This record gives sequence, C-alpha cells and structure tokens, in this order.
Amino acid sequence: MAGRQPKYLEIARELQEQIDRNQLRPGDKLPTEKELAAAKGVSESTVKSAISELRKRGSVETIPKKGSFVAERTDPFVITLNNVDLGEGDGGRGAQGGEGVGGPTPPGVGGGEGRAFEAEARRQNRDAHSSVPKVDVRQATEKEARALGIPADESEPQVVCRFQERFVDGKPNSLQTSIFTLDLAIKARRLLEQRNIQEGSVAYLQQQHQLEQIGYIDEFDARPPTEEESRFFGLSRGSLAVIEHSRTAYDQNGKPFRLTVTVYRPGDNKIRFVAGDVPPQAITGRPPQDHGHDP
Amino acid sequence: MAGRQPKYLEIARELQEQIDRNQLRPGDKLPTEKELAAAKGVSESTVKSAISELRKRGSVETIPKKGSFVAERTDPFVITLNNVDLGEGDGGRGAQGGEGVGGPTPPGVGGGEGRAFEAEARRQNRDAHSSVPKVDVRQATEKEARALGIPADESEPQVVCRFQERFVDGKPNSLQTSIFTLDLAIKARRLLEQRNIQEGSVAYLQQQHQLEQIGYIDEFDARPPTEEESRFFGLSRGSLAVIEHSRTAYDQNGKPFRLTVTVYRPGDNKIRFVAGDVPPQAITGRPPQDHGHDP
DNA sequence: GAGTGGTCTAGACCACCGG
DNA sequence: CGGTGGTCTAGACCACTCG
Repeated sequence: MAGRQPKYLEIARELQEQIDRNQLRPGDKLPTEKELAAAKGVSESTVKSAISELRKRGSVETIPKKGSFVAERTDPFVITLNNVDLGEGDGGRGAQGGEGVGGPTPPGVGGGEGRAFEAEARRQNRDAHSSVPKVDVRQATEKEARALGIPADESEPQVVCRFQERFVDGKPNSLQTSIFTLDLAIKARRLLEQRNIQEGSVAYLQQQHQLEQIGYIDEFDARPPTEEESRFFGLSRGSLAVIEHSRTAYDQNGKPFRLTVTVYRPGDNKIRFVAGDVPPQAITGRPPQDHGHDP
Repeated sequence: MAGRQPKYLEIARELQEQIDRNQLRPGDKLPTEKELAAAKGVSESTVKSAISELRKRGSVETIPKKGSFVAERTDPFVITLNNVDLGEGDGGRGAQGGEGVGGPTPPGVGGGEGRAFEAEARRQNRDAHSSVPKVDVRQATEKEARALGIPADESEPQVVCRFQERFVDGKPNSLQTSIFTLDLAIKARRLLEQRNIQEGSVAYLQQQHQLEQIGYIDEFDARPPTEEESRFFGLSRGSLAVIEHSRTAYDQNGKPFRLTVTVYRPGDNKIRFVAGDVPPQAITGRPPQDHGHDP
C-alpha cells in the first residue's frame, strides 16, 4: 500500500501484526529464520533484518542458537524519582517538608542509592533486591569530573564507584553506579567498603559527616547498551536502547558530592516524576482494570 | 585482545577510535563502504554492519547516496522540565509556592506546550521556534484513553491532538503532541484552532475555563523512531533511539485533562529535573570552560 | 554517467544448544 | 548429533545525487 516498502520492513510489519492480534502470544517461539525465509519467499538475510527490526522495538527477543520469542509483557515497575524527602530528618530546607512532592505520596526514604528503589518496591508489593556493591577506585571520566565539580587542572582525579545490580521480582531491573570523589570517601570510609550502607549513603553522609543533600539535578539520556548491560538485561545484540538517568546531588555548600547513574531497560520500567497534587491512584500506577479486555 | 570480537565490531571500534582521536573530525566524510571494505579486507556487508553500529551510537550519520559523516557535536539544549510554577497565579496549592523547584530557578512560565520551551531558549540565548500547530481529531489510542481517564466502556472516544515541530537554532529539536478530550476542546474552542495559543494552553484553560493545572506526572521512555520522526530529525534508518517524555496534567478536581508527549533526539538535549537548592550555575548548564582542552 | 548507500540473494562456516 | 542464530562473503540491482 502506498509506495512500496522494503521487504524486510514488510515482513517485520506482518510479524508485528500477528503479535498485536495475539496470533503469536508472549513467550511463543517464532518460526526459524529458515522457515520464515521459505514461507515469505525471501532469503534468510532478509528475514534476519526483519527480526532485527522487531528486536529494536522490543517486540521479540532472540536467544542465539535457540530462536526468537515474542517478548513477555511484564507489568512495568513504577519508579518515582522525586519520591523522596531531601535529606531524611529534614535538614536544610526547614518547613517545606515533602519538597514539592508532598501531596499524597508517602515521603520519607533517605534518597540516594538503593533505598528509594526498595521503598518503591515495597509500596507496590514487589520484591526488590540489590547485589552487594562492587567498589572500584579509578580515574574519573571527563563527564564524572565535570559533574562532581573537580577542577580541570587536577591531573588524574580519582573517584570511588559503588556499583550495584538491582532486581525486581527476581528479574534484572537496573544497574546503578554511585560515584564520589576519593577525597570524600577517605573521610567517609564506609563508602569504600564493599557492603551495603543500610541507612543509605545520604543518611550516612549526613549523620556521620555533616554532609547534607539539599538538592539534585536529574538528567536523562538514551543510548545503546554496553556489552555488560546487554548481558545483565539479557538483551541480544542489536536490541533496543537503554535509558540512562544521572543524578547529581548537591550539599549544603552548593557543591556536588555524588553522581549516581542508573541504567534502565525501557518497557520494564515507568520512570516518573510527580509534581503538585496528583490523585493517589494515579501515582500508584496500574489502574485496576487495564489490559483486561483482550485475553 | 581477549576473546576475539566479530570483525564488524572490530571495524566499528577502529573507526570510533579514529573519531575519538580526532583523526576523523566532526563533519568529515568517512571513506566509502567500498573503500573501507577494500582497506580492511572484508566484504562490503561487513562494513555496512560496522557503520550501522556507529549510527546506533550516534557517532556517525549516514545520508543515503552521499556517504557517512562523523556527527557534529552540537552543544546540547538544556531543557528543565520542572522549571515551572504550576498553574501560574498559584492556584490550588497555597503557601508552598515554588513547588519543590523554588530555589534559584526562575519560576514563571505557565506550563504546558511550547511556552516552557521558548522560555528555556531565551534564558540560554538560543533561538527557538515552533511550527504552527497541526490539529487533528481522531480516536484515542488505548494509552491516551488511559492517561486522560476516559472510561474503558466509552466506545471510540475522540481526542484532539495539537502537534508541533520545534526547532532550536534552526535545527529540528523535538516533536510535541498535546492531547485533550474532544469534550473539553468543544468547550474550550481555541484548542481546536490551528493557531498558537499565545498565553499557553494552561493559562488559556485557567483564565477562560476555570481549569487549573495543579499537578502532573512525567514519564520517560526510549524507543526507536517512527518514520516521521526519522524524517524530522534527519536520522537514517537504524539510527539511534529517541526519548519520549509524557506529561499527564491534572486539574483541581484531580482529573487528568491533558497528555503531552514530546519526542527528543538523544545527544542534542539535556533533559532535566531540578529539585531543592542547586547552585544557579549548575542549572544554566554549560560550565564556562568545558571541552576547551582538546581543540 | 559515475558514485553511493539501500536492499537483496544464495550461499557458507561457526559456536553453541538441546536431545 | 542436528538445529539454530551470528557472522561473513561476493556478488547483484536499484534509486538517488552530483558534477
């Protein structure tokens, strides 16, 4: 119809329609590439292109040497990124409390690292856990140095990276790296220990080191996954992009002291910000009845 | 090194290194695929795979029948999405004022559609403009119906879409669609007119129709571009993903009345949220000295 | 008309998976 | 072991751009 498309896109469209019409159900195995090539009367390479297109959209997942499968629709994990009271016991800001989130959202959660994540999971009755942090000391990348306000003239600035894998309901959910200057970590030694900071790094830094998180800037980007990310998320090569969320946290002197980079797989997560008064049921996500009409 | 990689990734890596080392500069044309194939001693298809890899990362752009070019690094447009005073004259919330953004960020901007965008541009001394809105009436998609709180039993719910192309410094920046129920648009007729709403749709709805935006929920996703998006952004097929930002706005009765979906091309934009007290120079983006040391 | 990338073919070999 | 997808080859034709 209307100006022919390349065959591979045509085939991708046909397969997508079968998925949409539930002729191919989540978890089903697609015909093998050979079979599809024969069925559509094209070469195998053309079929490969078509399937690669579906992979990019997240409609199918391919497991090498096994086959391509219609993606399961997990119901997404809702993570509300500003669902936090900046700095726990209400340090710097005084009366405002909920900090522009206030409203119906339960505040609390000491910000930073894994804590907000686990609180979200509890609220949604989902099981979340994080791996033990892997701690790394290395030279700051340019981006990290800039974010942490390390002067450009400092040669080989060292940073501490705390890296965690995070799971929801047993499935890989996100990868998080928190980065501090080595100078800070030497004063706040637990940042260097390969062990969870139970109360959260923000609370730890506040209580033990008078470092208050009084604000942060969040930034978003999308990019293709690294190999490590592909492995963790179980993506095959040429799959969809990941979402990168960077949070730079500022202390009471207006200096950045932490950079947290979290990488999500799209589709499995609803990454949210809430502002003002929003009805509670909108915040919890998952309207009660949703995809209940086509079985 | 360490467990051989496929040739096409190897070649992609080599090219990427040349780009990183500035042996290939932004705007430069890569050798043709034939030339590369000959130079690397591989087939043309392998070279195509390699270049496709670089396209996904945004390192190169390919213009069909002309060649592949090292991507220009535009300095990114910083758009701060919560840089707004909800509902202008401070309607529903009362005393809290700046709404969790307060701090040093200039408030103002009546929220919604193109207004925040143009205000951002002014602040950054950049030229922003939007196309005249294209207005469409059509049946709501499932997602739209859900977001706007249209009951599932309503058959063929109609919505009004206001679609705009947005440019920064003359270059395509983002595509924005604002969606309202047809019921609302019939009462608030200017939503149906193919003409900019100068004061912003939020202000219009408040002043003329007592509809106050007292909160919103933002959501992020990443996905491959549609054909239309590829055309607008000048992406070739198999290029990188786009970022989708959805904002659902709620009125004083806690009911959603607008869904705005904005699609950005990654790399060209820094999509931000600011919370709490953050030093002003961090907010304006672009630290004065930045990539000034490798010319 | 020459050059270019987009699409496509018809194969091939490999590594890994499962039985 | 046979089946699978990943990689790769050595071509081909087309549509488009450019000089």
